[in-house]
Amino acid sequence: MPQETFSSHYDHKKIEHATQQHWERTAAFKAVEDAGKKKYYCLSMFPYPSGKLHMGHVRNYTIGDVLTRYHKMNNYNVMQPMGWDAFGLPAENAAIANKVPPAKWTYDNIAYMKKQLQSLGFAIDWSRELATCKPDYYKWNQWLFLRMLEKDIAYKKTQVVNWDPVDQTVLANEQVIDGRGWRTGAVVEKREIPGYYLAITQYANELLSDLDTLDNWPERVKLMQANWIGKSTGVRFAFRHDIKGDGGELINDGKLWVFTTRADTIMGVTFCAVAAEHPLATHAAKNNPELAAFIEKCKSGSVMEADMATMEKEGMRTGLFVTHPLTNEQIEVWVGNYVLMSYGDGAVMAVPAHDERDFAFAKKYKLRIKPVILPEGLTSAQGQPRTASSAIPMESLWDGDWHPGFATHSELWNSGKYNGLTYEQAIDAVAADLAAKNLGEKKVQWRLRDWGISRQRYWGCPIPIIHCDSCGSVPVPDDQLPVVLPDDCVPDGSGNPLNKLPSFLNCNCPKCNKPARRETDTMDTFVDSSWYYARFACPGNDNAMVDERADYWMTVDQYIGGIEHAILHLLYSRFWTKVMRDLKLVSYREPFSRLLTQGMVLNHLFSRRSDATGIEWFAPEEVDLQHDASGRVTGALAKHDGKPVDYGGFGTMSKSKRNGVDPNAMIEQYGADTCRFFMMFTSPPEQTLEWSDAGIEGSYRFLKRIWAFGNVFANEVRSKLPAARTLASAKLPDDLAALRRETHLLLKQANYDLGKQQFNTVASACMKMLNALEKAPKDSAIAAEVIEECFGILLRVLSPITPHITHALWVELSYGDDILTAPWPEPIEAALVQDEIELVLQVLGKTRGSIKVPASADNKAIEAIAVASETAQRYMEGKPAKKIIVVPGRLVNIVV
RNA sequence: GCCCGGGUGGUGAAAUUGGUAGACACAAGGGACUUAAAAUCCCUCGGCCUCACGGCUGUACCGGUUCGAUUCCGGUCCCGGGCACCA
Repeated sequence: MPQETFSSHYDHKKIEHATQQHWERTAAFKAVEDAGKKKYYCLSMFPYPSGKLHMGHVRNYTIGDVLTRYHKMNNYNVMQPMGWDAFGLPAENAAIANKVPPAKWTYDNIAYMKKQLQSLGFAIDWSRELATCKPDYYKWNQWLFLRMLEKDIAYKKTQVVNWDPVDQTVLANEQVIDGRGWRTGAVVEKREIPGYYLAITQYANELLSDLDTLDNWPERVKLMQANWIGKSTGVRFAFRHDIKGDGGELINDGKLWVFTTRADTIMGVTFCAVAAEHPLATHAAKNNPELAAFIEKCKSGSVMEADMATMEKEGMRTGLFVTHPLTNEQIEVWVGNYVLMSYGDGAVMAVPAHDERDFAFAKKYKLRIKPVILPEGLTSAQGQPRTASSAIPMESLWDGDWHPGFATHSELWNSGKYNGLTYEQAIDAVAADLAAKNLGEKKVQWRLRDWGISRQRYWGCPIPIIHCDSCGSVPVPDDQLPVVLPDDCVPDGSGNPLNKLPSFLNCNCPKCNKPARRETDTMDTFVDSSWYYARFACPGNDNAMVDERADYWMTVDQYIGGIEHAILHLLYSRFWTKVMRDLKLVSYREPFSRLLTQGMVLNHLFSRRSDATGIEWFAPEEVDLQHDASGRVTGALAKHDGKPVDYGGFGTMSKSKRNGVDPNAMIEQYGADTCRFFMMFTSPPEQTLEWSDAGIEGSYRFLKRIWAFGNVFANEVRSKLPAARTLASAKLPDDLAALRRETHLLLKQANYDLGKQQFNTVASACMKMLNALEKAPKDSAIAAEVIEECFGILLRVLSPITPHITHALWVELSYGDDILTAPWPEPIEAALVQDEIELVLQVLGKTRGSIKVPASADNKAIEAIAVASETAQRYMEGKPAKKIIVVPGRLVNIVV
């Protein structure tokens, strides 16, 4: 291209438009299976089409794009697809607010967000696009669900849900605010309804042990998953009783079963607590109106674990007693609001001396406390344990003076035949004695619970079941799949509109052909996202869920998404993969070989609460901030009415909380390359980011300087380049050798950082390269050659982050036709060598200066140079060196 | 409450995770160029003491290990994420 047409102005719109057209023309990102090439499947978590992109999306997809382009330039056959996690609650909320069908709202959002993604220049193969709300996708959710039913992995049981008594509808946890319904303000009740579950617990062992094979997953994610699965070995045992029900039969065969991980403290049991729904509680409440009222109260409130764990622990006596299996003591039974019927057997033993929660409960209700574990530091040989002031009583009501602690590392005391045993020994002995009486045994308990997938919601994948009065719940036959969701309903907030839609509801029983009723519950949207990565690998197949193309692309080589998905989505996907493997649909055990968990992009949260309207969120641009003296945000006033709003600190950018930042304005003003560069430069990918656009100017300036240097190259450097390059054998003058050395050093560092997936320092390295280039002499042929090499390195290292400007310059400056197909640069060792190195000089660990030593000097020589140096002599004050520490290439420390 | 992260200048951060704390930027202040402005370029920029040379101190807080600690250990505080029906 002639020099005069190379604009001196950095016109990002023109450059980005032209470059994106070039990619489209060359189908640059179309991924084709090629067995002869190493493949790289790079996947970012697909977005929920909430309306518009926010900065978290820009961050996520830029990271994925940088990795995709970096691997493409490293000669991998790359595939980066994109799709839409299109079912979900926000579409129904929008329908309630605007009376638009969720389908229309969703598809409009997809169209808009797709444009936004395209304007950012991501290397996406759009021919693989999918949306989970389309029947050709969710058909396979239904198909696999039916296979799971056949294998007893899917089954039906009751589930506890949040029930809004005014709207007569099930609420999502998000719709429960301070124990009340979000729209009605009514106190939420717990309600038991039937639902379908997937038996993820059947895979608990494998989900736990296979974590060890995920070498390229962040440790913290594996740790969180392991804790979530929560394998613990304990003892399940029974208290005996002779409490009879109305028909004269023994309730639960005369046994009250409990599970404990602390069977070593079984001799310290002073009461039991059962859930409000437990048969013993129900029985006791029959003639006890006060207890019946308490049980009713327990049934109100949220079902969330966090609420359960933080709420005030309350209980009430049942008046019933059970018999301790080892001591035959009579143990009183309480109803506790903190005991969940859905966990274990819905009952717990209580040892107030050694369990924090039981201790608080015993204090509150003045119950007996019996310590059975010695305080730390004591042994049974020392007899009666004491606190500082008095002997610890064998058994007492709490008097506010002593506390035996909750540790497991001391030996038993006050426990009869078990005295002196350790934690492990005691559990073995207790389990053996219980087993001998046929009243208990060791049991592995998992914290993990089966996955309830039924949602009483419209905008989701229909569960393919038909209810028949004669045949019960009948699976929809495969040839009638998919069960298509009508896409023109408008939910109004009072339950699932499918229940009012005869054309959907009414059908015939597949077994007996009598009129029957279609299931109206839909699937949890986590089902949709549990296998989409496999479908990207084989789009368009209407005859199979996955095919042989997936064998080529799977597993996902790099998965990128928010840390907030560390447990649920990633665990469900791993589970789904294992089920598909057992059905012989796929051959791999794990879906994602390498995982990068991006830190969240946070923004200020502002809200206002009222009983009438529930909670109302304000966007940051709708309020004026108030600060305290030190500049911290303390509150805000709404711009439209000047009244205060509550400041909620920082939180994840989300549609529902209205604190997302739309990248459009920024792309419009500065261009995609600047936005991408700024996002990568501003913080490392895994770190939480409190959003601020301060600094975007600097990124823009940098790209302008890159463009300006391109002009310098075209106008001042190119003409000096010799026809035959001599750089490989040339002896360079010092300033050019230094430039070349610095560039290759920075390249080495950038390659190292890319391996670590730390992109902010890669961006820094590019800035440093440009700083060095701008200072370089440009007055000779050899200078032109060094600049040509160094700028070529800079353009390629920068290109995954800012692909448009680097492509344009690469072509303009005749480096090649397409930077995407250029080889990734590697540092040249010869450019890195130096004769002399500088070491830091410390005396007694304090930095006092530096010394220069020949690069070839050994430790002895370095020590001699260090001690002889003027600086060392000054700070050693004539004392002899006691010890000299040499850290090669870094420092010398003289200890006197 | 439980599990997992994080806390370094006015700001975003760096330090190949036991070896020069603050690279690279943003903001601010000063200067050059300009009729002026913008743009661009140069300089200063943790705190305290010092005319300066330089010294002391400093990586949330308290304590420890070490010749040497942002990095390791013990404790505390604060912030973020997850807690199974937001996605």
